[in-house]
Amino acid sequence: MLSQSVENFLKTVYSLQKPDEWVGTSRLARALGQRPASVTNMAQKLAKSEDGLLTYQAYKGVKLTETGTSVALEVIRHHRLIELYLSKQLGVPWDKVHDEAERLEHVISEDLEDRMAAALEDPMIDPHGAPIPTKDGYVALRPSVPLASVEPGHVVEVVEVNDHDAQLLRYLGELDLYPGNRFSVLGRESFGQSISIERDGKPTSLGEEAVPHIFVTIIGEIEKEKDPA
Amino acid sequence: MLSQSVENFLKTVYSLQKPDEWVGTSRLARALGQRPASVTNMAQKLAKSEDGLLTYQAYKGVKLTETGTSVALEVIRHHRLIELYLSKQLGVPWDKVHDEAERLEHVISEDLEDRMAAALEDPMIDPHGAPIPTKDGYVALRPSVPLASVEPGHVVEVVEVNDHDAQLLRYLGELDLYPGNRFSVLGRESFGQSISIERDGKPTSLGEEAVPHIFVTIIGEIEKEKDPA
DNA sequence: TGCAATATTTAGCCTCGCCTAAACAATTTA
DNA sequence: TAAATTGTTTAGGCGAGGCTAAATATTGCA
Repeated sequence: MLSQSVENFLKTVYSLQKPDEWVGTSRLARALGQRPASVTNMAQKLAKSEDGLLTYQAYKGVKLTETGTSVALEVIRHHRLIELYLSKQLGVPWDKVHDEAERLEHVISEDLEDRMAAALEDPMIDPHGAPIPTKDGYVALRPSVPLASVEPGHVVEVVEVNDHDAQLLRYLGELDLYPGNRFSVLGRESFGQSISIERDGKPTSLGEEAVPHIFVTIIGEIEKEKDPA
Repeated sequence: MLSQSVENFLKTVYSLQKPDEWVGTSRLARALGQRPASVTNMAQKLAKSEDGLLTYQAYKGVKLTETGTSVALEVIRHHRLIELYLSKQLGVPWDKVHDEAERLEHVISEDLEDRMAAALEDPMIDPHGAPIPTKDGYVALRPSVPLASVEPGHVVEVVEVNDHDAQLLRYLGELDLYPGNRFSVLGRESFGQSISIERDGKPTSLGEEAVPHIFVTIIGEIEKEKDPA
């Protein structure tokens, strides 16, 4: 049985890792809310262990093995299934599900995982638009671009939003910017990342704390309606 | 935030404690699956702490304070709500819910507790017939007697069964001896605690591993049917 | 290219929660 | 009622999982 610390460690490495790159101890430490020295410690311990979850190279960082990757994916599957279950079956608001899942993900049995998945009819994405890995470790990536990169004049659909900041999620919820919903990108503010958008006829400005955490697909161009007068 | 170890400790003290009696370290150690020395350690630590969860007297044992009691009841409420939720909403078999709840009870939020309770319409008893404490710490005790003490010739209703032994629960499940169901006590075997019973017209013998873990209320006398021939 | 700034690791320490072995108190029994 | 048994506590230890401070490696810049 892997400890919760180890599960969190692997999950975090996975979330920071790009194909065939090392993940540095500082980045990991920041993401885990720990000190770099603690991360080095854990990295060395796991690399030496027989479990073969990851490899470690001094001053380079850490890289998950296949085994390590599938453990990470299992934890992430738990996390996202739980988020969706809480949201759909128990009405937990979407800005609260992350923290709850963060604790539950380590303690549910495989059986319970399966039952939740069945109750939700084998869902593919969680409440924030993130893909739920399948039991055999397949992750259905969907194309998306950062909202910040979209030129004004396009209609876009929300694909995924960052689930870590509850305040952000409440804000997006008020604007009805849930995954699957569409809005128009009207323009960029002169400074920073703020942009102006229109959803359901209501124009708003989207602050620069929010924009970097939103990912979208481009659906088409804004249709200019002829003024009927 | 209390640790899981502390929560388990308090829960276990509560379950062993009779009004105004000390709970000895050995009994506690047995119930917790730990060594007596470890229990003494934890008891002293908690008694010294400012939390005021329990009092400790050397060579006597431990006694919960009001605060300690309400923490214990909260954990037990979590446990039993989770058992019932898993059973009713997710179809987890009743011999599996205990172990699952044992881990989940420590990590659900108050909010989640409330939502589960609401989904179940504020239930009073768990799948094994144990009362679910209310949020303000009220435990609805229902009268019951050990099955072993029932004289042959009575019809009884299952009130509660011990939830710790999965194998026992599977056995009782096969016999359909769930809380609320009724059966007749036909007689006692000459040795040991075995008794013979009849449920739904089917007579069975109930082994001595099972009998001490079943609690019932007496409904009435067995009605002798006149043979219509 | 060499030095300063920055990042990483090493070394040592701490708490928690358990353990064992030995010392000691309480209880039972002869 | 004293000795033997049994139960409890004390003392010391260990692994997990974090921390800080100091040492060392790497990187960036003049």
